[in-house]
Amino acid sequence: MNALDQSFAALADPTRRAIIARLAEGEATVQDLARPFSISQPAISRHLKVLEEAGLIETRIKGTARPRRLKPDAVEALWDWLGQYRALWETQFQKLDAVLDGLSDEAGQAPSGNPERSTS
Amino acid sequence: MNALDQSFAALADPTRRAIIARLAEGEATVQDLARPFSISQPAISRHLKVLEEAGLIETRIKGTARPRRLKPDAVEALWDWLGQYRALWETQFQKLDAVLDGLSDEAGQAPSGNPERSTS
DNA sequence: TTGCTATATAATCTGTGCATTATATAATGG
DNA sequence: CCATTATATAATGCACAGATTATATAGCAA
Repeated sequence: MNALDQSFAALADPTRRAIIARLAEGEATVQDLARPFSISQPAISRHLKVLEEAGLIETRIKGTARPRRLKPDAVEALWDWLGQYRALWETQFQKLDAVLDGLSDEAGQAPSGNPERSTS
Repeated sequence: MNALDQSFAALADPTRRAIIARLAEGEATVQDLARPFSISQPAISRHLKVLEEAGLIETRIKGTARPRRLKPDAVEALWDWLGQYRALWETQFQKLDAVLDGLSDEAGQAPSGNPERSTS
């Protein structure tokens, strides 16, 4: 499981996204997190472990407590991956393909030797 | 399972991200996708179903083929969610918290070497 | 019709995720 | 040392993810 796998998988759980949202306001301990989520303490600890193994949060030690915080730069890889496709995702490339295919279907042939997509 | 759940979960699989990468170049059929990934055709169909149910891709019908393409605006919700926290994620808020706690801790005891370790 | 191609669906197996309760570990205070 | 607090880990059950093979459906073509 690579980093992107782990990051995306970690964020696929709504409880874990809620934990992220809470940590965006500042550090929180397991107790802090277990209370509002009405979920057992071991379950929270496990979610935190998943988030930490994904590199999204980090832990420090303060007495018996283990306050978690967002790990700087953790979201960059995700941001970059999405950003890489975001522009394409929104463009009309796909629609252009559809139009060309539609033309060649309905007209019986493609005009001037361009039957397939042109991506560049 | 809400939309973000499905989108993040869909992108947590490397095969599905590779499918997205391929579709960013243009439409592709199940055959087109099954070939380079050396994975069975039913497996590809299932991955495509997951991506489509997550709202990330869409299907059109062309004869017996069902070419898939990226669905416009599909990535916006993910982008927005990440963007919502991205700034905070990178800031020194967390470090400030740590420094303050560290000060109050160390005020009463001598730090022998490294008082705080991070778990892993 | 018959048959070929493209895709979807069913059945099945295996692994993993997420929850619980019970228990172990670690730091702190009396 | 002992008790308390904070957290982690173990054992377990259950549901779902992802792969395969086998089969069904749908369009096209001879």
